[in-house]
Amino acid sequence: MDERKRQVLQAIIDDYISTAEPIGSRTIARKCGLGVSPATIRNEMSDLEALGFLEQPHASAGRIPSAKGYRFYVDCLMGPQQLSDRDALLINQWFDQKVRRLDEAFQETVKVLSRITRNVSLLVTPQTSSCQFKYLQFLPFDDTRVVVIVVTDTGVMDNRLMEIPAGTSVEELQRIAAVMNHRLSGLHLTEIQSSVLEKIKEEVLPRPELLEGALSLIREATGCANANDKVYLGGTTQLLNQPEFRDVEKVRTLLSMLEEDRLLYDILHTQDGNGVIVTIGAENKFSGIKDCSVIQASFRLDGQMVGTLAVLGPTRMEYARTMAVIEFMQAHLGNVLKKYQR
Amino acid sequence: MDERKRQVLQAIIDDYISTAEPIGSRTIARKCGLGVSPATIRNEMSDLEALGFLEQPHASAGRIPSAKGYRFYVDCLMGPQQLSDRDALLINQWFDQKVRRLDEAFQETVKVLSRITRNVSLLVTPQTSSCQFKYLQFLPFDDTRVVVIVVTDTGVMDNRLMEIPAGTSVEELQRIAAVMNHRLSGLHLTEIQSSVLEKIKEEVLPRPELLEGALSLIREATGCANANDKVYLGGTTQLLNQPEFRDVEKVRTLLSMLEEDRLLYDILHTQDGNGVIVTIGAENKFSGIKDCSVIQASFRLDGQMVGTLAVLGPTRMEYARTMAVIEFMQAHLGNVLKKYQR
DNA sequence: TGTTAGCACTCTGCTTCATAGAGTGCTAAC
DNA sequence: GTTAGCACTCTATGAAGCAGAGTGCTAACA
Repeated sequence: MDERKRQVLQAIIDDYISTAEPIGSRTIARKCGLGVSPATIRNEMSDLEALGFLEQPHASAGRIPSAKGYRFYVDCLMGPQQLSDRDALLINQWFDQKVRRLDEAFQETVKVLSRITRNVSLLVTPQTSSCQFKYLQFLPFDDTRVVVIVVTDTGVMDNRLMEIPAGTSVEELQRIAAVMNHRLSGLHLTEIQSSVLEKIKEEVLPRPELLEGALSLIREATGCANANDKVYLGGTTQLLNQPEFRDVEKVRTLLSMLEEDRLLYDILHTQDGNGVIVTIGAENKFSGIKDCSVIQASFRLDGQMVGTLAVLGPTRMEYARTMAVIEFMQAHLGNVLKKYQR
Repeated sequence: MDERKRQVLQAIIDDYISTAEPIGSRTIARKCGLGVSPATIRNEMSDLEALGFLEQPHASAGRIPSAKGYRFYVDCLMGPQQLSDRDALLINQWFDQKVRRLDEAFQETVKVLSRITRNVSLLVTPQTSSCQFKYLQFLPFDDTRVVVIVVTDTGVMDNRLMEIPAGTSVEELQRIAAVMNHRLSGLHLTEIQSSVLEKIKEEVLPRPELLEGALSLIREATGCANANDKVYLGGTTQLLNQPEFRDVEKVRTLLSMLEEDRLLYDILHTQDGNGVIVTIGAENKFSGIKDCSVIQASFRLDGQMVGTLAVLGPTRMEYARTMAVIEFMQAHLGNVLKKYQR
């Protein structure tokens, strides 16, 4: 793999990424500025195909990069790319203008990410289920209802209105809250199982029915802990701009997949390293996206991993630029999180 | 418009709705069971076309219904349809299994709606900005932070973690909360403007900087009031199953439109009558959906309109069935709301 | 030995053309 | 008023032909 081969390969991939057309020796000879003839390039291309970096859609077409070609491109060929000032500015302004709350931050992240990368983007927040129960509190609302609030170590987890059972005093409610807080405080939400709740029920036996609301809220909160492992998906229409999805069948297959939250969750959840991870074509464990690449990175808050964001597109993707965007967004999101911490 | 014409028209529309193919006189003669020959049907069809109820894609093709034809079909021809037991069961189970909170109820509504109707469905909740501020409360969190909670007449509106400014006692915080609650209680969120907040600021002048967090939270909450006019969108992939969207261009046009929350909001917000409203083709005020029909209904909670749900699809739509589904969902959602009231 | 020009060959995609099929409208008969 | 028959029209489909792009091979050249 000499220098010229690398240059040729890079030129082919760069060109293919922007045109989506198989590319011939003439074009490369003209573009890559090596000062050699198409015939020479043909020889190089033939070698590169033999090495598995290129493919031919059919016998007399130009070459296109193979998955292996992209892999080599990402690992060895492409230079690191800086995010353009324009994009950085866009991101900053976007968040300043649109984000008011944490969930909005996530929502807007996928929006701006897909807009800049012109691909589908996703974001999962997988860490909520590991948070600890801190306390539960009843707040007055009106004569017949109270607001129940569950506070965890990440802030308020869940809240809702609850009917006050007839003939219950505020003091009684407070006592129940105290018992529950004493028994549950410090437990991870996932540890709060029915068995623990049954014990508490016995403890406040005189009026067990009063507990039900609070109990169900906690059950909900722990349930929500999983439900809150929310997947944000954005820019699905971007798919339709990609020539590889000119076929409605393909679009449908992929879009249906993307509607399955659990699937998306798995696509991303599998990896939680620190840097930007690129998964090309069949490297993805789901065959449904074997013609796609995923570029992902996890983001942290106070050192703890709290989620993953990713861009998904055809293997023909602007890897360098997309990685730069993801990297920027990873850092940016960390800051945003601090600001809008629950 | 005699009885036989009506029968022919109905047969044509029914058939076209299910096949999406222009339909000829032979087929109708066979299917609608009038015992007349294709030639007779041809005469009727010719009349119906002259009346504007039918169209011919080209000179020697069968007929398809015009927008006017659909309108007549919806208003006069089709019988009221009951929701099938299967669908009713599906909806009930769906909510039982998946819904834990209010926003989930909305989210799942569009999911199940689009699944049953096999079309795009949407839901907007336009009424949140009209709710009243009740009170604000600081809850202890840890040494340096408190949880701030804004309670409105619909329940907890917003909450978040806030840093406690150095050297501030809990009592001081409580006092500030008391002042704010006194001044703001009963106001609609939209009425809480900077001017009012400035006044309060003067009132607790000794430590105005303490207010900032709470103030910004309220600003956020009022801002969120608008942001909470949320649009839920579901089943966009259903589009791809419709033959009228076999063209990627059309899909893209419509999907891009559907990504604009504000547009969707306007499509639905315009009408807030009580029953089920059907808007066919060019009756829609947005030219982008002039080949689509919208079936919508508002839903209520305690008599007050709290949102609108809708199904959007090509003009060739199963009107009777979709209307039945929407009607059922309208009532069902009312019940669900009561249960999961904030 | 690496590079290049020339050339034959191959494969796709587009255009053109012919044909089959579906459906209509008209006329004349019932 | 209804129906059978028939000529006509328009589309969709498939075959055939052609241009264009690109390759691989060979032979010549530095």
